[in-house]
Amino acid sequence: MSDSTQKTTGVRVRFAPSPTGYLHVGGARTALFNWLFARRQGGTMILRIEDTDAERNKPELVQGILDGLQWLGVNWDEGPFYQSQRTELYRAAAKKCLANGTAFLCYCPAEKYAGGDHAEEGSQGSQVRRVTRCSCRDGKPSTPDVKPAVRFKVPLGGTTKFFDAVFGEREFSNDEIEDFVLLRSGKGEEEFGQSMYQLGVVVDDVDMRITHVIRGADHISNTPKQVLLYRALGAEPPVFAHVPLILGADKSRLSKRHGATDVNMYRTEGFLPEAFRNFLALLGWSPGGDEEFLRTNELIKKFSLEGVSRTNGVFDRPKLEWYNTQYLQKLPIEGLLPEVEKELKRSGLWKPEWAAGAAPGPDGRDHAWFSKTIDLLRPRIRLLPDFSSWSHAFFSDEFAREPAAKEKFWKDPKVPELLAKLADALEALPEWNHDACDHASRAVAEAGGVKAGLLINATRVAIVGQAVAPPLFDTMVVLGQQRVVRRLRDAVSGFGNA
RNA sequence: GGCGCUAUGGUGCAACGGUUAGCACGUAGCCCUUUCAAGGCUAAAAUACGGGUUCGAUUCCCGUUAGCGCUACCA
Repeated sequence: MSDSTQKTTGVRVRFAPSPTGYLHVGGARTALFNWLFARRQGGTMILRIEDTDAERNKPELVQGILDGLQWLGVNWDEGPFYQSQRTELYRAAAKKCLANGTAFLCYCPAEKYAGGDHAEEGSQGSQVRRVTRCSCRDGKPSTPDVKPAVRFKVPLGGTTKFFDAVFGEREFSNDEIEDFVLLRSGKGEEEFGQSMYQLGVVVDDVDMRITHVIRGADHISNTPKQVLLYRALGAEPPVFAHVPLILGADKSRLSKRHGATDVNMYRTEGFLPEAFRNFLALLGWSPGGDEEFLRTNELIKKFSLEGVSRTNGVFDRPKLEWYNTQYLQKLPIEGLLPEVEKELKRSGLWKPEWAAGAAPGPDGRDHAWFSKTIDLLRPRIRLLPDFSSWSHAFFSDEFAREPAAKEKFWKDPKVPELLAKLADALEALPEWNHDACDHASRAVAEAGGVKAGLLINATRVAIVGQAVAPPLFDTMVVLGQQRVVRRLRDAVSGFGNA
């Protein structure tokens, strides 16, 4: 799998999630940046699943991550590769380090280092100094009943440097780097166990010929360890690009308590993937100018690592919602229709005759009608499911009239009579269009001695059941003469019963 | 505790030594109006603090503070 075909440029990037949870928005943004960079550079995007921790891994979560990426529109050219299936590669690399003296066998019990002080520091600050040098590093007689782990022998003194495309040249003192574990100790008959994160990433990034490692800034402290490993394996480190973290409203790391962090929740909520993508791309990256509404092709065209910010950013949901309404309004209608179709199918309101090229239904509604109706509705929609709920009366004759709407616009005692007269007037119209409806309605209002607005608002409640809807006469046109008249009469008869 | 990173309105970004510190979201008001959105206009709102360097600092350097990250046989 190491000699797959090259694309137009040698740029190769990867997104490497761990299936210990769903696709987090932070991970999604990292994936998006990698993807934008690859597409911009004409490079190759690789997907790798980092599942070396059998304890925490949940294989069933992989599909959710893949689904999330697919919804986001982030596709990959190679993979997914699974680290759990590449164990031999890591063991071979660890043995190579053992052989060339850059690693050693550690017989320390796992508990000696585990648990640490990172969980709870305590208010007093327990001055626990981490052990960075293992006593096994200069060799130790093997203990028959203890299986060793393999640790990296971090150089004593000196510094390790690397280049970061967003943070610049970085240098770390080797004395601050612990003798990290490469391979877990073996269980049962195994000589060695699974690879640890540091070894797996480096071996795979070398093997997959990754040229740019674009990942979260939480890995910046891991980078010198990995650079050391590259050298130990005789490989050249790639360019690193650490992207800032995404925070919640209180500036702490984004987590469940801040609301939805699972990308798939935004899909089910009904956000448009392109809007979500636009929003995410501009969180921690800027093309330099003031433009904010950037379609995906523009994002690709403008993307560069130089524009990536070094500051952590807050996930601002209101702005995401703003993006969604912008896309709902500005997208060419053909781009929106498939999303609405999916939504109506989900809610059971969809009718096959509304599909492109299908024959009109018994009520004359066809694809052109569907398109026109969606176009009318969309300025007022916030999320896709609103097409099923808020717009219910446009797609189904079974709709309810909201009590609050009636309360607001049916208070005038003249309403029943006006609506009845309007039904008659509209039924008599030889032509059914915006202006005809307009004139007829205003004439009825004038004859009844009321302001047009009163009748218009009352009529809206009668024909769609809500106080809020698109402009009335456009609504009438889209609903059709028969339906409007029928709904008006139905409303009038309702008054009789009340 | 140690090491590292960061610091422009409430939020996301611009200004990469010289601007009345710009744009957008959000907020408030006005206009438009047939409801509600959208749209247009206006307003309030920021360079964390203290030292340098410089003719001149948001911008460069140092310190303080704050936030975040790493400090696992997690990734």
